[in-house]
Amino acid sequence: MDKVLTISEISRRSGVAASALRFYEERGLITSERAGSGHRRYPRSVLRRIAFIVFAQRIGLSLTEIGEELAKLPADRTPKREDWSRLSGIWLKRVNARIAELERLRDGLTACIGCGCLSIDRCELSNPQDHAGRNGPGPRYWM
Amino acid sequence: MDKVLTISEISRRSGVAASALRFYEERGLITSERAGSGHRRYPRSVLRRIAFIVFAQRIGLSLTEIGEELAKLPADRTPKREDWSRLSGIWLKRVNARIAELERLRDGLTACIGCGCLSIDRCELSNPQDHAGRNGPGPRYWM
DNA sequence: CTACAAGTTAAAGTGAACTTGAAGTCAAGA
DNA sequence: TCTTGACTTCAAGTTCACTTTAACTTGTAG
Repeated sequence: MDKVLTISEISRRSGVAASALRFYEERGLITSERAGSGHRRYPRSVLRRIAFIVFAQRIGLSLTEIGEELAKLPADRTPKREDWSRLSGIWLKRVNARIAELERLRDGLTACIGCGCLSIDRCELSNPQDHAGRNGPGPRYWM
Repeated sequence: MDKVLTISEISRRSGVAASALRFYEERGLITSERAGSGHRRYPRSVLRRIAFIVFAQRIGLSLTEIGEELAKLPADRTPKREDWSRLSGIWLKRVNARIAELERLRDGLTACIGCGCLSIDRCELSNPQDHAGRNGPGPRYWM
């Protein structure tokens, strides 16, 4: 039984909205077969791919970056340990960097309360240098 | 000498673009006096307020939230230790929560490599439940 | 055959946090 | 006087990750 799934089934099982799934397909992050009716039909393997996307998003990657990461995985076969560990190395660095930054900010936060200086500006916690320098329009999120 | 500063001076010292400073003023996050010419003039205290904003942003607060936090601070006097520690308590919780999540994700990441299962979907690292359930349009960032 | 749910596409809308552009004002220096 | 540079406002543009809407087609139940 090589059961294929409809978009609403995939949506329910993955927790990702159907509209988002169509959007991901448009962006080339996932693919689908079509039934005679033109309706999307997904193999169960797409759930793994979606999990990958959601996971990477939570880690802080943009959809563009996720697309690049997915492109490194073999499209034909199930990813092997080395494919996976190659990717996760980059991810690990990113997560660690972000954790380190948050810890730095947190420590500064408690230090400022502890010492009573109340001067985040002088404490240089906000550290303009490493956040400034992004140009162009659009929202700028940290990470 | 009660020197006031121009917008470009504030911009240079804070690392925040002049356009962003005007935007913050429009949003009510900072205020300015005006010179006879109509040009903005800032007291040096605004630098502290901007540092506060930048810091809070890096911690993950939206401008709306930052506005609410700033509203809790006394506008007339320099914030005292208790004002400051009241705020930072909430922040601390948030930062800790985010750090905890990132650590959970990271541990799952290394575990998946270590055990070789390569199945983030079955490992439930992506955990649909705590990320789904945000409705409405617009981008949905974690945190 | 008729409803009705579930799917399709393409285009437009959304929220956040700004930036950019156009058109104008003002003071100081050559 | 002319030019330059720094400032002003207001409206519109930008990016991201989607959602919503409109108009339409398909599959299934009664």
